[in-house]
Amino acid sequence: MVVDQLHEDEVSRLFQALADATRRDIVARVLVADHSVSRLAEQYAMSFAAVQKHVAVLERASLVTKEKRGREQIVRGEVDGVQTARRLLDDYERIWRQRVGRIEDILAEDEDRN
Amino acid sequence: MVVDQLHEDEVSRLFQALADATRRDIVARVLVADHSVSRLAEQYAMSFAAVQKHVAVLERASLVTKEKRGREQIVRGEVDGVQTARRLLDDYERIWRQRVGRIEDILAEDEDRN
DNA sequence: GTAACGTACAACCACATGGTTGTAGATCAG
DNA sequence: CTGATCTACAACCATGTGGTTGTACGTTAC
Repeated sequence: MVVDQLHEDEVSRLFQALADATRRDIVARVLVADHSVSRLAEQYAMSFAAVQKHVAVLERASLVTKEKRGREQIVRGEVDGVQTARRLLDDYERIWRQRVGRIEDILAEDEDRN
Repeated sequence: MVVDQLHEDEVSRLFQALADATRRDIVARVLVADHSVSRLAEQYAMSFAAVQKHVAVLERASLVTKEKRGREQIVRGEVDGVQTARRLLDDYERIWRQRVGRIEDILAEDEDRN
């Protein structure tokens, strides 16, 4: 199971990072194309420092990376982080399906008895 | 895109709910089989009230439902919430792949010129 | 009826989070 | 060199979060 391969804290940081609309929007933007932090900041009705903090949260969650280019800091989306989160949710769905499978087995056994 | 079909707040509540190791463990348990709140509380090194709060967070995020049975409250995992979150991440992956596709197109054009 | 059980909820606390402003250091343009 | 730009970071503030304890109330068992 994918879950076991990760430390719980990393997973928590991942979902925590995704639990904010502004940050999700940033992720969507930088997955499409790289943006400097100040370019990103132009998009939102909040201070540059606030956007800077959001980017930092995303970076700690491995959802984006930053790269210095001259005086700018270029933010790039990291699809690996997104995939990690998606696989975790796949695990939950698999757990659930196994349960449904067991229930159907039980029903099938009842069926046999009739 | 699935993202558009949901209010941002719901999505935030979803990921927020998943951003805690105890809550993720509760989700995993109740996806396998129903548990009463007090049964769940036995599993963790924290008070009953704390577990109760975690369940409430999961309920608001539509990741579990509660059903009264006598004096007990039975918690059941709701796979729909999990699937919603997974589909959102699928959207991000799709966005990213489109970008990669465009980059490859550009590289292909350069190739043509050589 | 009474005691134990399962739950709900309020009050409280420490700390994290999301925002602000302000200051300072690099880097680029002219 | 100077000024504008981009970033980093500290300090601060309001609010949210994750935990606690205490109290109250319906339900079950005896």
